[in-house]
Amino acid sequence: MNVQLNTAAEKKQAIYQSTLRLIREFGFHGTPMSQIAQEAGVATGTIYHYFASKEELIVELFRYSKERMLNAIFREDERALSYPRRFMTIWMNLVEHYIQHPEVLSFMEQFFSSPYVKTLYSEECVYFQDEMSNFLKQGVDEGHIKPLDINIISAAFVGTVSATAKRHINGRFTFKEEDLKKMVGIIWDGIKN
Amino acid sequence: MNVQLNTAAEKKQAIYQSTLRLIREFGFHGTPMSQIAQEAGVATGTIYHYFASKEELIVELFRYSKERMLNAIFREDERALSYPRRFMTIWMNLVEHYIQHPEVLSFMEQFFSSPYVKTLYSEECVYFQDEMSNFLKQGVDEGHIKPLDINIISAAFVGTVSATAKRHINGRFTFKEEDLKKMVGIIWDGIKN
Amino acid sequence: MNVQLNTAAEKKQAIYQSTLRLIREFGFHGTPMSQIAQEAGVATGTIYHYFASKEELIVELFRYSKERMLNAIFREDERALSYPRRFMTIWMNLVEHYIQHPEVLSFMEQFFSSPYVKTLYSEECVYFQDEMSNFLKQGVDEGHIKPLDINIISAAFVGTVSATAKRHINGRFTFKEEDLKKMVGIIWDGIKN
Amino acid sequence: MNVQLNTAAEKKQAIYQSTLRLIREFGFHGTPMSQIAQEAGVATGTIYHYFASKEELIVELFRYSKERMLNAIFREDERALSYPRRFMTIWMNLVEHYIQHPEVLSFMEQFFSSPYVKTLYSEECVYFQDEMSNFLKQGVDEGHIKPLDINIISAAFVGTVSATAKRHINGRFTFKEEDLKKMVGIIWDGIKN
DNA sequence: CATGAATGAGGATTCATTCAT
DNA sequence: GATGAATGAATCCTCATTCAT
Repeated sequence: MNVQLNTAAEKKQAIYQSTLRLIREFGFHGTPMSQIAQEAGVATGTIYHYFASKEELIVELFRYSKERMLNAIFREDERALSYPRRFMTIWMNLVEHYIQHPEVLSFMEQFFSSPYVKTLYSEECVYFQDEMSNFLKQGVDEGHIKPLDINIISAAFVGTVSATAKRHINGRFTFKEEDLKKMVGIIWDGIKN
Repeated sequence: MNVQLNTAAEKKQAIYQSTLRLIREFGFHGTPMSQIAQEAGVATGTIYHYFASKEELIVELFRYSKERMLNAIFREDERALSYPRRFMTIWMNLVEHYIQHPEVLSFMEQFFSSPYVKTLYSEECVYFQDEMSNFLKQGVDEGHIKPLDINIISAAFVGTVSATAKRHINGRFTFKEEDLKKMVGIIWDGIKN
Repeated sequence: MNVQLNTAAEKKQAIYQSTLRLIREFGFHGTPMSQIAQEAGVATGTIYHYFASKEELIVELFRYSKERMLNAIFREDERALSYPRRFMTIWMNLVEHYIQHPEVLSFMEQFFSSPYVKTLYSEECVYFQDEMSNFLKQGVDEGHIKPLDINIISAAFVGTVSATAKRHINGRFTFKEEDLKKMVGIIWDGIKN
Repeated sequence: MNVQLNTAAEKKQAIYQSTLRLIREFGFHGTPMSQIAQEAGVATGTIYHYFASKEELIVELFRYSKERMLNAIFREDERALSYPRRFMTIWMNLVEHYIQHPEVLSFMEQFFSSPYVKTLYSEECVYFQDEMSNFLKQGVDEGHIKPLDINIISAAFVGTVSATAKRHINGRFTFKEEDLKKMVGIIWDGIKN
């Protein structure tokens, strides 16, 4: 299953991927450390060189996933666009990131509705507060968006992203490019000035 | 904490409430049957008179919670209103239901991101498909709403509800009546004809 | 191996005996809960109905053993004797108790040289302080014993008891009735007025 | 904490000290090889260059500690004294050795009440049999001591030493020079001719 | 019906030991 | 020689479930 895993970073990667995949399929409770290890191609004890406990593994995996997500949505090429286009692009980037990595969405959702969240410092908890909030604030400040509280805009943004991605992933409805555009359109129309 | 629980129905109720409360606090994994029993004021074995297994208890609890939710959002008094007002009322009813019963929202979220969902027949999974879909379809048919796919509208509706309620419950932002109205306003503006 | 064990008290007894026997043979570390359970004729989990953890089992076992020991050495028939005879009788009772129950001596010794001791309240730690100290104090007060600090007398008493019993149990030397008498004689001669 | 450790002998020393300290604090079971290594300032694997296994380390440490103890109690300056004075001096040397090196007493006690003892050849087990027995035998032969079996005298000697040192180390009673003298006095009075 | 003691499989974690560098 | 990452068997403990009372 695995080629040689040499560096520590590569091993952590393998453990993360294995955990993500299994948690999507069996849930937090349903995935024993032994299975994570096996799927990652390492011994059970090895995981404990990298993570002090299952809890730490999960919290670290959350940080890792959040980082990946931020890299996926805020990108070089998107900075050049006009605000409305950036808004739509970022929304779509996020949906697409989740659709391409369903195990990440599943993990995030489970994480947020689990008691593990409490172990994060409250600031971290607002998981992409910084970049996202700044981006939305900018929209308000520059007059692209109505003068609503950031939390309202943010909830609309995030809520529609995850509802859309989940529905797509479940197979309840296959969102095509144009459907996604319609979806962002709804919120954008609702918040634009 | 416990008055005499006589009827079977009362006992089931007590078990449901206890489960809901504990799952919110400790998660599925963190709440043993013994604790559910204790908090409900019954013996462990008693739960097994009412539910064949922990899984069945959870799935039944889901059905029960869904029922309660539907009763909370579709109500006599709301039928008389104009479509736009009904739309807003229902959205607000749902948010308020979750805000008043945070353990229900927490349970639902955990349920949907857990492997238990798989045990539901797929139709059931679309948890308030019938009433909700019909209501939205009616909006499209009667020309109140743009001719979008029901899934798009539905995702927008549901996604914003849960993002809003979660943010309020976490304490990240306290949505006041007027904030909620602004929030529905955004979607309504986005989908209305 | 076991007849029906009905009462809770009987089960605790069985667990205690099993633990005592195994700890003597394999040490604290060398005796897993599973083996204790097996030897006691119960399931592993059952032990946890009676004791919250291995540590608690061991601490309780210490209390139980101490109780048994006190009952063995302070007895009805000994109260009637003259002080010197009581002194000798009690010393001999204790040695004989340990010789007849080597697993108790072994357990006690291991317990006192383990970190478990720290979990006892310091008063308890002085394990037969009360009865024993009172008895020795009485000897001093009534002028049978030289006016030495109780701790000195007590150390002499206890130290010789355990050195004697251990040596007998190891098989390094078989103390006969008369040898034991000589042994107490040494201390008695050393402390008597 | 660690200066350069160059010679093999110095490394062994460091390992012994580290083991002694940790075992006193956490017990045999509570001190992993990795911690011993860390505290000694070497790598885990390094210990295995010097000792084939944890068991061997412990047995060797016992031999080392016994050697140190013998050097501490039988000394040039004490040979010149009269028998009674030698007896008392040796007894006091031993108590003082333990009081100054509580980790050694703790280790010895744990060692003797553990299954490790079994791995020693039985003669060795009688840990200072030779020098000590000879010394006591001499006392009997020369008529300083009553004609008792060596085992009786020896048990009295050893038992009081360890009971005294333990009580002092625990802090239950602080034996001053004069208290120690009283203590040896008791045994000496009990066995002298 | 209700009880809760008993069960034992299953899971997180530890740690002595090995071995490639 | 020295290192310390990797191993995986072994241990403590939990908890869903059963069943005799």
